[in-house]
Amino acid sequence: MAGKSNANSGEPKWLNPREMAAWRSYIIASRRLLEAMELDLENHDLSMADYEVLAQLSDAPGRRLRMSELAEIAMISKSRLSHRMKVMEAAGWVRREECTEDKRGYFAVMTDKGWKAIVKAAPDHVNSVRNRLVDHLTSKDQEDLSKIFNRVTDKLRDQFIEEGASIKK
Amino acid sequence: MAGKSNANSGEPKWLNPREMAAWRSYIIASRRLLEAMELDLENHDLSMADYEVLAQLSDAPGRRLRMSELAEIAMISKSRLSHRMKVMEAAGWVRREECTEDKRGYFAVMTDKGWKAIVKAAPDHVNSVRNRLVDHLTSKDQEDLSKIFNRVTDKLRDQFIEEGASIKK
DNA sequence: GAGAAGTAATTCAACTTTCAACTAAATCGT
DNA sequence: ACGATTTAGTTGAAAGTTGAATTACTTCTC
Repeated sequence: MAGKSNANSGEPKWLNPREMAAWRSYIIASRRLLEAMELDLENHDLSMADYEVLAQLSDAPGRRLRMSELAEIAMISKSRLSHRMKVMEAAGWVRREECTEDKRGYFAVMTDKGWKAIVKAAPDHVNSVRNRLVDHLTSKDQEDLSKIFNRVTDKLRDQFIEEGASIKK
Repeated sequence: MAGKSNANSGEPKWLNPREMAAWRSYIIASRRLLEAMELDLENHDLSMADYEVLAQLSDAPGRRLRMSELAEIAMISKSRLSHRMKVMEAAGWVRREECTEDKRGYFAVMTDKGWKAIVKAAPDHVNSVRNRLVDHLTSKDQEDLSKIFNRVTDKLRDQFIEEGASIKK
């Protein structure tokens, strides 16, 4: 971990053909997949990010969540959530409620109209997940995929902690 | 394929736990992975998309490609490429050259400076691919991944052709 | 070879996302 | 209990992206 931050130490270790194939097929498929799924959701005037926000809200107790928590579990920035909430509020899908315990805070609350919107979109979205990905995988593939990508997420979390720590130090 | 375009026919077939786990672990990891890798590239003032554009250019004969072809293989829209080219041109990494055989067309040409920039960024990027993904996979995992995602891309292409055809009809 | 249709690339306008700055409230340390 | 710091959330400006419209050229068809 010496030297310039993130610099390559020594000669780089290039990818062998197997590694390269894995990386390329992953990166190409993931782009195309996302593209196709965004397109599928457009029929419901939703992006994947907005869908995720509404889905998380609809799962939450009382269909309400603090802004920060919602941003975190929907994996978008607080700023971005603020902006999207404004749009979704205008669409009548959500509203904001003050938090009495912490007067800095707000709850994002899903409206009936928002609930109807997500209930309408969900079957098509599940279909999209199937048609574009899941139905092309055997049970074994599905298990492999879970295992691999859970590991990736775990490692990223570890790295995030390490890097965060080294910045603090 | 009857009824409203893309509408759910009958009751939706929800994901079982195995399918849901595969989907969730994939979508979460892919978001985080992309995020981490974009961050890694920021040290070189590059986004993944810009890196891909430069990488494709650097691989091309004469380090030059027609705009349309570059957009296609870098998997971005022509419009987006035009905008990015303006930025990268200002940075001195690329320049545009008129195409004499087809006067509507232009070549994107990588400059020496651009070449130096990508040569400098490449080792770190490979490192990023390794640290964030490839090195956490066994050879078997890598092969599984290739197989699965090549299949996904193939199916997406088939679907794209079908859907394209049905719009034309 | 003239007009219709198609293609290459850019541009414009609308929209989205990011980043930094900001407000206001809570918490911490002494 | 007071100032300092942290946290919740929003905002505004800048940058990025998209899709439709536009321009300039090419190709096709008769």
